[in-house]
Amino acid sequence: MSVKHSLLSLIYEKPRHGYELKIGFEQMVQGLWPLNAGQVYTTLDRLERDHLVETPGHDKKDRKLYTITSAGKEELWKWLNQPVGRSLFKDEFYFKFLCADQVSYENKEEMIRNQKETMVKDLLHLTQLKKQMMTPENRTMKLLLEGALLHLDADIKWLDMLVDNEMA
Amino acid sequence: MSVKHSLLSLIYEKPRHGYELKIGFEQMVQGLWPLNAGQVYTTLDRLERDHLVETPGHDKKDRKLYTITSAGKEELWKWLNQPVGRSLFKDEFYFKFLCADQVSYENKEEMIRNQKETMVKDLLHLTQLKKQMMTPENRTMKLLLEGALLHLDADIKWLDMLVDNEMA
DNA sequence: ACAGCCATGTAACTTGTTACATGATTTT
DNA sequence: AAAATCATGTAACAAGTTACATGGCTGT
Repeated sequence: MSVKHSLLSLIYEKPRHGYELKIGFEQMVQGLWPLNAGQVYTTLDRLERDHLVETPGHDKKDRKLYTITSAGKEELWKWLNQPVGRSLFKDEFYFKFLCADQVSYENKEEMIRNQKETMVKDLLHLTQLKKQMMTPENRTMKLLLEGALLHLDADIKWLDMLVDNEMA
Repeated sequence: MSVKHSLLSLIYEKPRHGYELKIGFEQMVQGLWPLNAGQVYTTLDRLERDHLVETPGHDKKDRKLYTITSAGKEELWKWLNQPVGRSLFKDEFYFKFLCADQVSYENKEEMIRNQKETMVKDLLHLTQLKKQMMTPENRTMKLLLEGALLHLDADIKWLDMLVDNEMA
Protein backbone atom coordinates (compact mmCIF):
# COMPACT_ATOMS: atom_id res chain seq x y z
CA MET A 1 0.00 0.00 0.00
CA SER A 2 2.84 2.24 0.75
CA VAL A 3 6.20 0.56 0.86
CA LYS A 4 7.62 3.95 0.16
CA HIS A 5 6.35 5.49 3.35
CA SER A 6 7.21 2.53 5.49
CA LEU A 7 10.81 2.78 4.30
CA LEU A 8 10.78 6.46 5.18
CA SER A 9 9.56 5.50 8.64
CA LEU A 10 12.35 3.01 9.13
CA ILE A 11 15.00 5.41 7.88
CA TYR A 12 13.59 8.12 10.11
CA GLU A 13 14.26 5.93 13.12
CA LYS A 14 17.92 5.68 12.19
CA PRO A 15 20.07 5.61 9.06
CA ARG A 16 19.98 2.19 7.45
CA HIS A 17 21.25 0.35 4.40
CA GLY A 18 19.13 -1.55 1.91
CA TYR A 19 19.13 -5.00 3.36
CA GLU A 20 18.55 -3.69 6.84
CA LEU A 21 15.40 -2.06 5.50
CA LYS A 22 14.16 -5.30 4.06
CA ILE A 23 14.64 -7.00 7.43
CA GLY A 24 13.10 -4.04 9.27
CA PHE A 25 10.07 -4.08 7.03
CA GLU A 26 9.46 -7.75 7.57
CA GLN A 27 9.77 -7.40 11.30
CA MET A 28 7.38 -4.48 11.24
CA VAL A 29 4.66 -6.40 9.43
CA GLN A 30 5.44 -9.69 11.14
CA GLY A 31 6.04 -11.33 7.80
CA LEU A 32 2.42 -10.73 6.81
CA TRP A 33 3.48 -8.84 3.73
CA PRO A 34 6.24 -10.58 1.82
CA LEU A 35 8.58 -8.07 0.23
CA ASN A 36 10.88 -8.82 -2.66
CA ALA A 37 14.33 -7.51 -1.80
CA GLY A 38 14.63 -5.85 -5.17
CA GLN A 39 11.70 -3.64 -4.40
CA VAL A 40 13.62 -2.05 -1.56
CA TYR A 41 16.30 -0.88 -3.92
CA THR A 42 13.98 0.38 -6.63
CA THR A 43 11.99 2.25 -4.02
CA LEU A 44 15.14 3.73 -2.49
CA ASP A 45 16.30 4.92 -5.90
CA ARG A 46 13.01 6.70 -6.38
CA LEU A 47 13.08 8.22 -2.91
CA GLU A 48 16.54 9.54 -3.57
CA ARG A 49 15.52 10.87 -6.96
CA ASP A 50 12.74 12.81 -5.24
CA HIS A 51 15.12 14.10 -2.55
CA LEU A 52 13.22 12.44 0.27
CA VAL A 53 16.31 10.52 1.34
CA GLU A 54 20.06 11.04 0.92
CA THR A 55 23.16 8.88 1.03
CA PRO A 56 25.80 11.05 2.64
CA GLY A 57 28.12 8.11 3.34
CA HIS A 58 28.74 4.45 3.91
CA ASP A 59 29.16 2.27 6.97
CA LYS A 60 32.23 0.25 7.91
CA LYS A 61 31.29 -2.53 5.55
CA ASP A 62 30.89 -0.05 2.71
CA ARG A 63 27.13 -0.32 2.60
CA LYS A 64 25.29 2.80 1.46
CA LEU A 65 23.57 4.44 4.41
CA TYR A 66 20.29 6.15 3.71
CA THR A 67 19.15 9.10 5.80
CA ILE A 68 15.89 10.99 5.61
CA THR A 69 15.83 14.59 4.43
CA SER A 70 13.61 17.35 5.78
CA ALA A 71 11.46 17.01 2.67
CA GLY A 72 11.25 13.32 3.49
CA LYS A 73 10.03 14.04 6.98
CA GLU A 74 7.43 16.44 5.68
CA GLU A 75 6.20 13.86 3.23
CA LEU A 76 5.98 11.32 6.03
CA TRP A 77 4.00 13.59 8.35
CA LYS A 78 1.72 14.53 5.51
CA TRP A 79 1.01 10.91 4.70
CA LEU A 80 0.43 9.98 8.32
CA ASN A 81 -2.09 12.75 8.81
CA GLN A 82 -3.93 12.13 5.56
CA PRO A 83 -7.00 10.04 6.33
CA VAL A 84 -7.62 7.06 4.11
CA GLY A 85 -10.81 7.22 2.09
CA ARG A 86 -12.76 5.32 -0.50
CA SER A 87 -14.81 3.55 2.19
CA LEU A 88 -16.82 1.35 -0.06
CA PHE A 89 -14.27 0.09 -2.52
CA LYS A 90 -11.34 -0.07 -0.18
CA ASP A 91 -12.48 -3.61 0.15
CA GLU A 92 -12.04 -5.29 -3.20
CA PHE A 93 -14.59 -7.96 -2.46
CA TYR A 94 -17.38 -5.39 -2.57
CA PHE A 95 -16.21 -4.37 -5.96
CA LYS A 96 -15.98 -7.92 -7.17
CA PHE A 97 -19.46 -8.62 -5.99
CA LEU A 98 -20.72 -5.62 -7.88
CA CYS A 99 -19.07 -6.86 -11.05
CA ALA A 100 -20.53 -10.32 -10.49
CA ASP A 101 -23.92 -8.66 -10.31
CA GLN A 102 -23.28 -6.76 -13.51
CA VAL A 103 -22.61 -9.96 -15.43
CA SER A 104 -25.37 -11.91 -13.64
CA TYR A 105 -22.72 -14.31 -12.46
CA GLU A 106 -24.23 -17.71 -11.76
CA ASN A 107 -21.53 -18.77 -9.39
CA LYS A 108 -22.00 -16.19 -6.70
CA GLU A 109 -22.37 -18.81 -4.03
CA GLU A 110 -19.06 -20.41 -4.83
CA MET A 111 -17.48 -17.00 -4.92
CA ILE A 112 -18.80 -16.25 -1.48
CA ARG A 113 -17.79 -19.66 -0.19
CA ASN A 114 -14.23 -19.20 -1.45
CA GLN A 115 -14.03 -15.79 0.10
CA LYS A 116 -15.31 -17.06 3.39
CA GLU A 117 -12.82 -19.90 3.36
CA THR A 118 -9.82 -17.63 3.06
CA MET A 119 -11.25 -15.31 5.66
CA VAL A 120 -11.67 -18.14 8.13
CA LYS A 121 -8.09 -19.17 7.45
CA ASP A 122 -6.96 -15.61 8.03
CA LEU A 123 -8.98 -15.49 11.20
CA LEU A 124 -7.17 -18.50 12.59
CA HIS A 125 -3.81 -17.25 11.46
CA LEU A 126 -4.24 -13.80 12.97
CA THR A 127 -5.61 -15.29 16.16
CA GLN A 128 -2.46 -17.37 16.48
CA LEU A 129 -0.35 -14.34 15.80
CA LYS A 130 -2.18 -12.27 18.36
CA LYS A 131 -1.42 -14.82 21.04
CA GLN A 132 2.26 -14.27 20.45
CA MET A 133 2.00 -10.52 21.01
CA MET A 134 2.76 -10.37 24.67
CA THR A 135 5.63 -7.93 25.01
CA PRO A 136 5.09 -4.15 25.37
CA GLU A 137 6.76 -3.43 22.03
CA ASN A 138 4.10 -5.58 20.39
CA ARG A 139 1.30 -3.58 21.91
CA THR A 140 0.49 -1.71 18.71
CA MET A 141 0.51 -4.82 16.57
CA LYS A 142 -1.81 -6.46 19.02
CA LEU A 143 -4.25 -3.57 18.74
CA LEU A 144 -4.17 -3.83 14.96
CA LEU A 145 -4.78 -7.53 15.11
CA GLU A 146 -7.74 -6.97 17.38
CA GLY A 147 -9.15 -4.52 14.87
CA ALA A 148 -8.55 -6.88 11.99
CA LEU A 149 -10.17 -9.75 13.85
CA LEU A 150 -13.28 -7.68 14.52
CA HIS A 151 -13.36 -6.88 10.84
CA LEU A 152 -13.06 -10.50 9.85
CA ASP A 153 -15.83 -11.49 12.23
CA ALA A 154 -18.12 -8.88 10.78
CA ASP A 155 -17.18 -9.82 7.25
CA ILE A 156 -17.84 -13.48 7.77
CA LYS A 157 -21.25 -12.76 9.23
CA TRP A 158 -22.01 -10.49 6.34
CA LEU A 159 -21.01 -13.19 3.86
CA ASP A 160 -23.40 -15.60 5.57
CA MET A 161 -26.09 -13.00 5.29
CA LEU A 162 -25.30 -12.63 1.60
CA VAL A 163 -25.75 -16.33 1.00
CA ASP A 164 -29.17 -16.27 2.66
CA ASN A 165 -30.07 -13.31 0.53
CA GLU A 166 -28.86 -14.95 -2.68
CA MET A 167 -31.01 -18.00 -2.09
CA ALA A 168 -34.10 -15.95 -1.45
CA MET B 1 -8.70 -1.76 -7.59
CA SER B 2 -9.57 -3.31 -10.81
CA VAL B 3 -10.85 -0.96 -13.43
CA LYS B 4 -9.71 -3.52 -15.93
CA HIS B 5 -12.06 -6.21 -14.69
CA SER B 6 -14.99 -3.90 -14.27
CA LEU B 7 -14.64 -2.88 -17.91
CA LEU B 8 -14.58 -6.54 -18.88
CA SER B 9 -17.81 -6.97 -16.90
CA LEU B 10 -19.49 -4.10 -18.68
CA ILE B 11 -18.35 -5.30 -22.09
CA TYR B 12 -19.49 -8.82 -21.26
CA GLU B 13 -22.99 -7.52 -20.76
CA LYS B 14 -23.02 -6.09 -24.25
CA PRO B 15 -20.58 -4.56 -26.75
CA ARG B 16 -19.88 -0.96 -25.87
CA HIS B 17 -17.75 1.97 -26.95
CA GLY B 18 -15.35 3.92 -24.74
CA TYR B 19 -17.54 6.70 -23.49
CA GLU B 20 -20.37 4.28 -22.83
CA LEU B 21 -17.99 2.40 -20.56
CA LYS B 22 -17.13 5.51 -18.63
CA ILE B 23 -20.82 6.18 -18.04
CA GLY B 24 -21.46 2.54 -17.23
CA PHE B 25 -18.68 2.47 -14.71
CA GLU B 26 -19.93 5.54 -12.93
CA GLN B 27 -23.44 4.17 -12.77
CA MET B 28 -22.14 0.93 -11.42
CA VAL B 29 -20.27 2.54 -8.55
CA GLN B 30 -22.85 5.25 -8.03
CA GLY B 31 -20.21 7.90 -8.59
CA LEU B 32 -18.30 6.73 -5.53
CA TRP B 33 -15.18 6.17 -7.57
CA PRO B 34 -14.46 9.03 -9.95
CA LEU B 35 -12.90 7.79 -13.15
CA ASN B 36 -10.91 9.93 -15.53
CA ALA B 37 -12.20 9.33 -19.06
CA GLY B 38 -8.68 8.87 -20.31
CA GLN B 39 -8.20 5.85 -18.12
CA VAL B 40 -10.94 4.04 -19.96
CA TYR B 41 -9.04 4.32 -23.20
CA THR B 42 -5.64 3.38 -21.82
CA THR B 43 -7.20 0.37 -20.12
CA LEU B 44 -9.00 -0.65 -23.28
CA ASP B 45 -5.78 -0.46 -25.26
CA ARG B 46 -4.13 -2.78 -22.77
CA LEU B 47 -7.06 -5.18 -22.78
CA GLU B 48 -6.92 -5.34 -26.53
CA ARG B 49 -3.16 -5.83 -26.50
CA ASP B 50 -3.70 -8.83 -24.20
CA HIS B 51 -6.48 -10.20 -26.44
CA LEU B 52 -9.10 -9.96 -23.72
CA VAL B 53 -11.28 -7.73 -25.90
CA GLU B 54 -11.62 -7.17 -29.64
CA THR B 55 -12.94 -4.43 -31.86
CA PRO B 56 -14.58 -6.24 -34.75
CA GLY B 57 -16.44 -3.16 -35.92
CA HIS B 58 -18.02 0.21 -35.33
CA ASP B 59 -21.51 1.41 -34.60
CA LYS B 60 -23.61 3.75 -36.70
CA LYS B 61 -21.85 6.79 -35.31
CA ASP B 62 -18.47 5.25 -36.15
CA ARG B 63 -17.54 4.57 -32.55
CA LYS B 64 -15.28 1.56 -31.98
CA LEU B 65 -17.30 -1.24 -30.39
CA TYR B 66 -15.45 -3.43 -27.93
CA THR B 67 -16.48 -7.05 -27.45
CA ILE B 68 -15.11 -9.56 -24.98
CA THR B 69 -13.09 -12.55 -26.22
CA SER B 70 -13.21 -16.04 -24.75
CA ALA B 71 -9.85 -15.34 -23.09
CA GLY B 72 -11.45 -12.23 -21.64
CA LYS B 73 -14.31 -14.23 -20.21
CA GLU B 74 -11.91 -16.72 -18.66
CA GLU B 75 -9.93 -13.93 -17.10
CA LEU B 76 -13.12 -12.45 -15.70
CA TRP B 77 -14.31 -15.72 -14.17
CA LYS B 78 -10.89 -16.35 -12.75
CA TRP B 79 -10.81 -12.95 -11.11
CA LEU B 80 -14.32 -13.30 -9.72
CA ASN B 81 -13.53 -16.63 -8.11
CA GLN B 82 -10.20 -15.56 -6.70
CA PRO B 83 -10.71 -14.61 -3.07
CA VAL B 84 -9.19 -11.35 -1.92
CA GLY B 85 -6.51 -11.67 0.69
CA ARG B 86 -4.02 -9.67 2.73
CA SER B 87 -6.50 -9.29 5.58
CA LEU B 88 -4.46 -7.08 7.79
CA PHE B 89 -3.03 -4.55 5.39
CA LYS B 90 -5.93 -4.40 3.04
CA ASP B 91 -6.88 -1.51 5.22
CA GLU B 92 -4.25 1.16 4.79
CA PHE B 93 -5.02 2.77 8.10
CA TYR B 94 -3.66 -0.22 9.96
CA PHE B 95 -0.45 0.13 8.04
CA LYS B 96 -0.25 3.83 8.70
CA PHE B 97 -0.74 3.29 12.35
CA LEU B 98 2.08 0.78 12.37
CA CYS B 99 4.37 3.30 10.71
CA ALA B 100 3.32 5.96 13.19
CA ASP B 101 4.35 3.57 15.92
CA GLN B 102 7.69 2.94 14.27
CA VAL B 103 8.53 6.63 14.29
CA SER B 104 7.00 7.23 17.73
CA TYR B 105 4.68 9.72 16.13
CA GLU B 106 3.53 12.27 18.63
CA ASN B 107 0.41 13.17 16.79
CA LYS B 108 -1.35 9.86 16.86
CA GLU B 109 -4.42 11.37 18.40
CA GLU B 110 -4.84 13.91 15.64
CA MET B 111 -4.27 11.16 13.14
CA ILE B 112 -7.02 9.10 14.68
CA ARG B 113 -9.30 12.11 14.95
CA ASN B 114 -8.83 12.92 11.26
CA GLN B 115 -9.50 9.36 10.30
CA LYS B 116 -12.62 9.25 12.39
CA GLU B 117 -13.85 12.48 10.89
CA THR B 118 -13.71 11.20 7.34
CA MET B 119 -15.26 7.94 8.40
CA VAL B 120 -18.19 9.70 10.02
CA LYS B 121 -18.63 11.74 6.86
CA ASP B 122 -18.57 8.55 4.81
CA LEU B 123 -21.05 7.00 7.17
CA LEU B 124 -23.51 9.80 6.60
CA HIS B 125 -22.93 9.81 2.89
CA LEU B 126 -23.39 6.09 2.51
CA THR B 127 -26.46 6.16 4.74
CA GLN B 128 -27.99 8.76 2.43
CA LEU B 129 -27.10 6.67 -0.57
CA LYS B 130 -28.59 3.56 0.93
CA LYS B 131 -31.90 5.30 1.38
CA GLN B 132 -32.05 5.87 -2.34
CA MET B 133 -31.61 2.19 -3.13
CA MET B 134 -35.22 1.14 -3.36
CA THR B 135 -35.61 -0.51 -6.72
CA PRO B 136 -34.88 -4.22 -7.28
CA GLU B 137 -31.92 -3.50 -9.55
CA ASN B 138 -30.31 -1.68 -6.66
CA ARG B 139 -30.61 -4.66 -4.40
CA THR B 140 -26.95 -5.63 -4.68
CA MET B 141 -25.70 -2.12 -4.08
CA LYS B 142 -27.89 -1.90 -1.04
CA LEU B 143 -26.35 -5.07 0.35
CA LEU B 144 -22.86 -3.70 -0.23
CA LEU B 145 -23.76 -0.48 1.48
CA GLU B 146 -25.08 -2.41 4.44
CA GLY B 147 -21.80 -4.25 4.66
CA ALA B 148 -19.80 -1.07 4.36
CA LEU B 149 -21.88 0.63 7.03
CA LEU B 150 -21.29 -2.24 9.43
CA HIS B 151 -17.61 -1.89 8.68
CA LEU B 152 -17.62 1.81 9.34
CA ASP B 153 -19.47 1.34 12.60
CA ALA B 154 -16.93 -1.20 13.77
CA ASP B 155 -14.04 0.97 12.62
CA ILE B 156 -15.27 4.02 14.40
CA LYS B 157 -15.69 2.09 17.61
CA TRP B 158 -12.22 0.67 17.20
CA LEU B 159 -10.79 4.14 16.68
CA ASP B 160 -12.43 5.28 19.91
CA MET B 161 -10.89 2.30 21.63
CA LEU B 162 -7.52 3.26 20.21
CA VAL B 163 -7.75 6.75 21.64
CA ASP B 164 -8.52 5.35 25.07
CA ASN B 165 -5.59 3.05 24.73
CA GLU B 166 -3.26 5.82 23.59
CA MET B 167 -4.05 7.92 26.61
CA ALA B 168 -3.43 5.06 29.01
C1' DA C 1 -22.68 32.25 -31.07
C1' DC C 2 -21.67 29.95 -27.05
C1' DA C 3 -21.85 26.67 -23.31
C1' DG C 4 -21.87 22.19 -22.23
C1' DC C 5 -21.74 17.61 -22.90
C1' DC C 6 -20.30 13.72 -26.06
C1' DA C 7 -16.32 11.30 -27.50
C1' DT C 8 -11.57 9.73 -28.31
C1' DG C 9 -7.25 9.66 -27.49
C1' DT C 10 -1.91 10.39 -26.06
C1' DA C 11 2.20 11.27 -23.26
C1' DA C 12 3.92 11.00 -19.12
C1' DC C 13 4.38 9.49 -14.72
C1' DT C 14 3.86 6.70 -10.07
C1' DT C 15 3.90 2.71 -7.37
C1' DG C 16 4.02 -2.00 -6.96
C1' DT C 17 6.08 -6.13 -8.33
C1' DT C 18 8.88 -9.90 -10.21
C1' DA C 19 12.60 -12.46 -12.23
C1' DC C 20 17.05 -12.59 -12.54
C1' DA C 21 22.15 -11.76 -11.91
C1' DT C 22 25.96 -11.36 -9.01
C1' DG C 23 29.10 -11.84 -5.45
C1' DA C 24 30.47 -11.70 -0.35
C1' DT C 25 30.30 -13.68 4.09
C1' DT C 26 28.94 -17.03 7.44
C1' DT C 27 27.46 -21.41 9.12
C1' DT C 28 27.31 -26.39 9.03
C1' DA D 1 33.16 -27.82 0.40
C1' DA D 2 28.42 -26.88 0.31
C1' DA D 3 24.45 -24.45 1.89
C1' DA D 4 22.47 -20.57 3.69
C1' DT D 5 22.10 -16.02 4.39
C1' DC D 6 23.78 -11.33 3.54
C1' DA D 7 23.75 -7.78 0.21
C1' DT D 8 23.01 -4.96 -3.96
C1' DG D 9 21.25 -4.19 -7.89
C1' DT D 10 18.83 -4.06 -12.97
C1' DA D 11 15.39 -4.72 -16.59
C1' DA D 12 10.95 -5.09 -17.46
C1' DC D 13 6.31 -4.98 -16.84
C1' DA D 14 1.38 -4.10 -14.71
C1' DA D 15 -2.02 -1.01 -13.25
C1' DG D 16 -3.55 3.28 -11.80
C1' DT D 17 -3.77 8.03 -12.73
C1' DT D 18 -3.60 12.73 -14.64
C1' DA D 19 -3.15 16.61 -17.66
C1' DC D 20 -3.89 17.86 -21.87
C1' DA D 21 -5.42 18.11 -26.86
C1' DT D 22 -8.91 17.70 -30.10
C1' DG D 23 -13.14 17.91 -32.36
C1' DG D 24 -18.25 16.89 -32.89
C1' DC D 25 -22.92 17.58 -31.54
C1' DT D 26 -26.80 19.85 -29.03
C1' DG D 27 -29.60 23.05 -26.78
C1' DT D 28 -30.37 27.92 -25.68
